[in-house]
Amino acid sequence: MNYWLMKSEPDVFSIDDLARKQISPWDGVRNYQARNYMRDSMRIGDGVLFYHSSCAEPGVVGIARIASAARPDPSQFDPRSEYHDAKATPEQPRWCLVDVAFVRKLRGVIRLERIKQEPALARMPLVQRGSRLSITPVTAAEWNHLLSLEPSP
DNA sequence: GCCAACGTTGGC
DNA sequence: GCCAACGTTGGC
Repeated sequence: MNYWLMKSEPDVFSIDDLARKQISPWDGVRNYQARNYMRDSMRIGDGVLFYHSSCAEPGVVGIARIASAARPDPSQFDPRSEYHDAKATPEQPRWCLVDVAFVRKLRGVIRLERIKQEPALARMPLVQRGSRLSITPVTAAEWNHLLSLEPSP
């Protein structure tokens, strides 16, 4: 089983939105490396750290799991979508998505600021200079360490 | 709003 | 294939 960190702007799609829907397609990924992770490496059941970006309190806010294999992202074919890609066709799709299922919210935000203080997490792409990738792999050790930072109930 | 870093595009 | 210009990301 693999682990992932997936970024979302809470104004667009938050952990509460996922909690409400329980399962949701993770659409709009338009970066080849992120796409390749979804297409080539994700498996149903993989763990996901749900990260809020571009907001007042950037950080990990919840846990989800991968709930489907990759399939074409329909928004690439829709001219009215902000994710439309004129070079993609149903015969030759360029972008894919996976379904993500809600597991739980954390008891508090594990803030980026906090994550940066942890030597054990220093190799996460998240804390590396200039890294902007919205989907990144997480090691089992990083997963466990990060979740150990969750406040006690 | 600023800006550093990175990815993509397209002319040559 | 190079690389300048441009667009995007995302923390601050």
